[in-house]
Amino acid sequence: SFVLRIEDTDFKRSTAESTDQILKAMEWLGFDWDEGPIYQSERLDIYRSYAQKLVDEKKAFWCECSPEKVEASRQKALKEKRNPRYDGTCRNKGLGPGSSRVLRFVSEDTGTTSFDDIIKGKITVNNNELDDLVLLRTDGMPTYNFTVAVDDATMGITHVIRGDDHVNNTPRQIQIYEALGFETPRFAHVPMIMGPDKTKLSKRHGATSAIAYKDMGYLPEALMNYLARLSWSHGDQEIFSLEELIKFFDIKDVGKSAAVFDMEKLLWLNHHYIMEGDPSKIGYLLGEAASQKGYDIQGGSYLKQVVCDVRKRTKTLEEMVEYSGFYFTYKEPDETLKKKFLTPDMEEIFDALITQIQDLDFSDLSGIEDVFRQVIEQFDIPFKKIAQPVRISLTGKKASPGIFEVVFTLGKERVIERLQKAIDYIKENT
RNA sequence: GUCCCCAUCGUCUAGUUGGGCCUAGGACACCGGCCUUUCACGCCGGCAACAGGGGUUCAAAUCCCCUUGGGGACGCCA
Repeated sequence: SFVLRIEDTDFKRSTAESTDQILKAMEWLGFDWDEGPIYQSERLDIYRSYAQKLVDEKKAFWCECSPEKVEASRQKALKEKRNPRYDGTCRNKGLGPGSSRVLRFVSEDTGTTSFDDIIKGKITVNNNELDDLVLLRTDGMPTYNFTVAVDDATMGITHVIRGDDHVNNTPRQIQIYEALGFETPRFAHVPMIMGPDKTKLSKRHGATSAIAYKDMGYLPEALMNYLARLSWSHGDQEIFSLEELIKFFDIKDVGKSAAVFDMEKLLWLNHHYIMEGDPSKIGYLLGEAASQKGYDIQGGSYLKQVVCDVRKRTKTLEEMVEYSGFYFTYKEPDETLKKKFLTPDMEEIFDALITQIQDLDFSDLSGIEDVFRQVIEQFDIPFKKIAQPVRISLTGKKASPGIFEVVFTLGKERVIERLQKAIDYIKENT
């Protein structure tokens, strides 16, 4: 059972937009949850009652130390090369609740806390490393380490799988589980994903939310496949469908070390899925992306044909939009290209092409190939001689899909129109 | 600084549990060639790693220790 829980106990960070982004990303990646979303901000009474229980059992205490004071002692400890932790000033003051007071957990002073991580193996820390963490803030809102322990226990969570950066939270949470009399779940800490500079992936490495990849023209199956293969593998297999991922994935096969995010490999996978995907479906996505860029998009079957023409050459939908623009809007070639390829001798050749194309039935590629063959025979020139001038005239670029495909997809009307424009240019410049 | 964790090609990784089959395999990227109407795709080939040092053993990428390097955490963030 898949329960989606939104951990939004920090008013400063949790906004409608931030949770919306999570929901959108889940949807895009194809995740579908059975329960929820459950918002922690709507369960405050539950956390407060458990907090009260801890107070009653003397496992938590109210603290009046100001944030400034706590921060100062932290800095001092750091300077003296000690582990910075709360000094326990208010632990035995027997304070009650108050407006600028926080509730702190009485952590163990001696002994060790350890757990058997499914990925990392046994992890042990000395309890004197752990300080009396804040359970309730001055505004009464509970903190993460507290809420997850309460929720995981009361919601019947058996396995906690999360990022490596949480390993040091785990002993604290275990102490909370124990203080509350809960059974502790199993933990699995998956390695981090790092940026090219080998530090934790963050905003400065570029895109961080899944939606950002959508916007850059990646397919969800590509992102999913890529991410799954970080710190995990199934022999030498690189390509996994969602079904295979579900079938083959085992948390026990996850490696222990962090992985560096490699955009090149993601790109390769994305290209793979663009090639494998149903052209109509990719065409639909291309249409969406192209409209966003201001192109006037016509029907689906045209988009499908465009996709078939260009997909070998583009690795993202964004690139595809950029590359296939000429299919939608005529783009004039650069002056230098026109000078080089639209030479006076092309005029009669283009004329001949137009004449032949006019009578051609655009049912398949071979008819178009025949037209070009006839024209090069008629003028006794190599195909090479006309390929580039035609390409320039039709696409405005020196690189494009094969000439025959371009002519076929563009259709009779556009081809003649564009060739005519080329002829006009030649006439004007002769 | 303190604590925790990690360590195979530039990158993702196989191999490590139960040492020999590893003159270390695959993939991305890169380089070269072929194909070719451009650009690609495709195909063929190449470069490239067990961090270092000690042990244990007939035998170590695989087990143990140390060193070094890297990461993470140290919040009234999650």
